[in-house]
Amino acid sequence: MSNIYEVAKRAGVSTATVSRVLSQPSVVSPDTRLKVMQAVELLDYAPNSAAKNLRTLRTGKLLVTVPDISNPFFSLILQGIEDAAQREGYAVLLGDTQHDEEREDRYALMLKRKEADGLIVLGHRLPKEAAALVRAMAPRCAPVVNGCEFTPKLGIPSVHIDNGKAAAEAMDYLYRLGHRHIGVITGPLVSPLSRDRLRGATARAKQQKAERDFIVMNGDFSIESGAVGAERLLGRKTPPTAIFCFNDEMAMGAVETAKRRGLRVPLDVSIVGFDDIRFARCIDPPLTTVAQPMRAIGEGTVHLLLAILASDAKAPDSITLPHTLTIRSSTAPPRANRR
Amino acid sequence: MSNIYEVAKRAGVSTATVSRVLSQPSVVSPDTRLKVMQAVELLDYAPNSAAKNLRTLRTGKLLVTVPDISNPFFSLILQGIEDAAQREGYAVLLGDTQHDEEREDRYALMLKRKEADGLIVLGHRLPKEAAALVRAMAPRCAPVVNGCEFTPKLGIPSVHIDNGKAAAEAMDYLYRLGHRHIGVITGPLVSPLSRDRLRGATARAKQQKAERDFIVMNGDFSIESGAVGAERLLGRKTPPTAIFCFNDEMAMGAVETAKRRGLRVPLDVSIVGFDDIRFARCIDPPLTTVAQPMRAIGEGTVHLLLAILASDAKAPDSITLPHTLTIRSSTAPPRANRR
DNA sequence: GACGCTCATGTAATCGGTTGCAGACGGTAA
DNA sequence: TTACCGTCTGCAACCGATTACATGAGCGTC
Repeated sequence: MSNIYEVAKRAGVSTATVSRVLSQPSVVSPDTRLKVMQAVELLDYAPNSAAKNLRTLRTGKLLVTVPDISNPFFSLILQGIEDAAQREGYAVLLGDTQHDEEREDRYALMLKRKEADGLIVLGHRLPKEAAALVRAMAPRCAPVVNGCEFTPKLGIPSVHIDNGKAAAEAMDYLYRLGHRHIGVITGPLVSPLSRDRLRGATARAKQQKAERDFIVMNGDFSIESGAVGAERLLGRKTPPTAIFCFNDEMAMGAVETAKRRGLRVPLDVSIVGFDDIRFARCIDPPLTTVAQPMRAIGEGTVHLLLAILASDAKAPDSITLPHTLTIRSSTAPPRANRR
Repeated sequence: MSNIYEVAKRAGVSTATVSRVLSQPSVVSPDTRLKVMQAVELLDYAPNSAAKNLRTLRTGKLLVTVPDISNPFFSLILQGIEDAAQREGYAVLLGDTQHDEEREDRYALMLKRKEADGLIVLGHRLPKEAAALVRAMAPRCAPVVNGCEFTPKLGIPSVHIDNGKAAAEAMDYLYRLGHRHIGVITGPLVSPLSRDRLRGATARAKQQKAERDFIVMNGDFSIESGAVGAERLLGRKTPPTAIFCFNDEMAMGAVETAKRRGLRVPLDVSIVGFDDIRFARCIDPPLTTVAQPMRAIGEGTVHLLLAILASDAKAPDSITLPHTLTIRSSTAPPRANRR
């Protein structure tokens, strides 16, 4: 493939002119521009990006680390990121960390090697190198943002919903339906997102003076852990009449378990999910769930990051996006309350 | 951030030595190595990748274009790709094309600009620039491979299942159950993958002398198009007793429609999907489907691509991976055959 | 006709590594 | 002593663009 020298020679100009034609055409006279463009087409030239990156010290890439792309929740956020990034002229470097700290660290190293201009972290941990960068740049703002997980502790801005409030609303809804015995199946409690939801849910149970009828199981966001959690809950002496799962996949597992035990959903047990992934409405019964604006979260992280890259002044504020309790058919009043 | 000169100065050696310590430590004497490593740590040095890429004319990146990452089928393949790539020391540049030809072209340009060492295309089209590259390099092999879609026409190797055979097996299974009226809902027929499946299915219908009872609807792989297709099929004078959808999402839509029309699955109508995405077993009834080894397909494309990059000799052969008809509960003999 | 201004273009330094080649050095064999 | 060899290190060219600065042409004005 040809380089800028060959183009310059062919067009009878200097490399500087070729470069200008391609990046700021307006400063070049129309006929020179034409000559250069013809040479570019003839030689099928495209500027080498490594050279450009080296000279400009910018890459036009954003590094995104995702705990698990095969999870539809994350893949939608990623789609939002990709879309916003490419609209803004950036490309996405993808890192699937599989929840592995070592992989997270490895990807963060890429930032240090300047393989990307910024980092979007979708997990709850800030990799070592990224944390070091944040510290090193303080008080200026490092090009690192978070999606979904809001923790002031990390010291980086984030785009998220109000998880505590959302969980509280889901609980309110169940209490309004007349439920009193409610089980929740949480996500891993290392993640602030899960802790916030648990806090919100617990607060409502307390407010209802129903702490003793409020049972917490630990899940890991997988279908299986939802099934297992539901098994434990429904196997109790006085099983809950409603189960609130901290994501839709666990809710699917819970529905499966309920059915296997011969219970009807929602007649015998109500089930609420979280996220509103694409398949939430495809299961039977369609799942009542807390909808999150996944794509908007993704887009938001990109805009946040670009704001940092543009201003390099103080850190922009975190963004809280709205959630929606989406009521479908997996919830109903408990049997005792039904005539 | 420090560069190689500062490290060299600090360690009292030349930049060449620093470079060697980092990339081929064995040629450097142990004590020099130690001095350099100490300087590296002290200065928190990491080599700038743009400079390295420029000099070596390699990027260590693979560009992957996906029609739609939020689709669980593709996101699993992508996970396979990401995993294999990072094991081999490569990073993944992600392009979500949203089935848009213009976006595909835009991403292919990145290959020309040398932003990546190779391209993995998961869609059915070969973008203009990629096709040009393939032509330009002929008869040597261009670093471009395909996943899922096998077409000798593209002139690039691919990793895929035998779609014709897989569809034929699904049809065989339905015929064995006693079905005779069978409807299929295809994917977009611009894609060879859909055409292969349709060809395989049609061949079996002919073999059974049941062409006249074999009805083809066109879908686009979305839940909605599955619902619409099923609506049309089930609304016919003599509706099919089984529906074979060319992916699981359309099958979910079909199940939804069947239920809405008061039909029981599989008692009144059998439904078969394709892919075996994670949620296929979560719907009610759990879906009978043709399972594809998504992760292995992804990993396969990476190995194919790396083989091309390593040898730059002749093109490696395409790879056909095994599929499995996974029988769950959405299929049963037709009512007439049941006693 | 000299001066100053604008506009277009060229010159050359620069970004930060890698690597072929050569030289220094110490040891061994002739 | 000299020749030779192997090991380690340094020199400097090179990868391919961008861009600050210099240059010069063309034009208007006093």
